[in-house]
Amino acid sequence: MPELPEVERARKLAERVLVGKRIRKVTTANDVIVYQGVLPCRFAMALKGCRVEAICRRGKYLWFALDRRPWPLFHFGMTGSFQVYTAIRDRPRFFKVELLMEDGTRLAMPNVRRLGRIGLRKDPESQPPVSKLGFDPLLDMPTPQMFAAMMAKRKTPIKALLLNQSFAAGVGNWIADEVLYQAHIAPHRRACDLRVDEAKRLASCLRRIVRKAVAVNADKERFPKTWLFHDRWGKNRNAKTVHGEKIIHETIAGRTTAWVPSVQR
DNA sequence: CTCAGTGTTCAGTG
DNA sequence: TCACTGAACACTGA
Repeated sequence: MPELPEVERARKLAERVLVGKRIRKVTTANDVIVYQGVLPCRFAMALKGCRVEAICRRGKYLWFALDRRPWPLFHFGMTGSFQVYTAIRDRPRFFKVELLMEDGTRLAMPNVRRLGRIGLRKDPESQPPVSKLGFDPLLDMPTPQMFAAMMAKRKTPIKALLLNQSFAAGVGNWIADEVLYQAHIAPHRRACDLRVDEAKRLASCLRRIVRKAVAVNADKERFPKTWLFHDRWGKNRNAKTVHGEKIIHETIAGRTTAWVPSVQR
């Protein structure tokens, strides 16, 4: 579930069902991997009885502003999400936490592969890991000129830089590939080797793609038909094409990268 | 049975 | 110290 648009969708869901209400009960799974630096029972104690005032997001991190500190901080890893329901029998498998609100609404975070993280912070925004994040393309997007200046200082492949959360918070594998495809830039090129016009084009593609994905609430069916996204995976990978151009798959920056050599230079 | 995957961290290197 | 790389983490489904 988890790149910026999917996390923003979860933020809006939580905002709709939690804000203005008190947490009546907290149920936790006994998972020492997902709970970081806090025992599940301590986490539950911190939240119980609090009123939720706001749901905040930066990059792929989410946290709740409560009427008492510390506040809960969430990261979905590769498989986390928020789910809302009222009947306890609808509680998802592999849930790590479930909040029961005073009006009977329940919100749970399931996390099958346990790469997600749940913690407590006095002030999440000013403490790691949130404080170490780079710009968020939805909240903080630098101007194309500033973006080009940032590129000029980095020697790493552009794909690796886009995935670096201390550079661009919230960008994950599919967004990075989509942005490079639409900007016509090959993923292995070093960031500092991009021309200024290329760097500016990359900035505007990043901004546009993230805003569009958020505008359709991260619903893949509603992504524009022209996006690489729809063709990048699939069973017969080797035979995949976009608009008749061949897609290839290779490992760059430790991640499988789908790109189109005839379009990206 | 093997391996990749919408991710992050950290040890090791230069 | 900084920038960067690659392995480790966990576990399901193809």
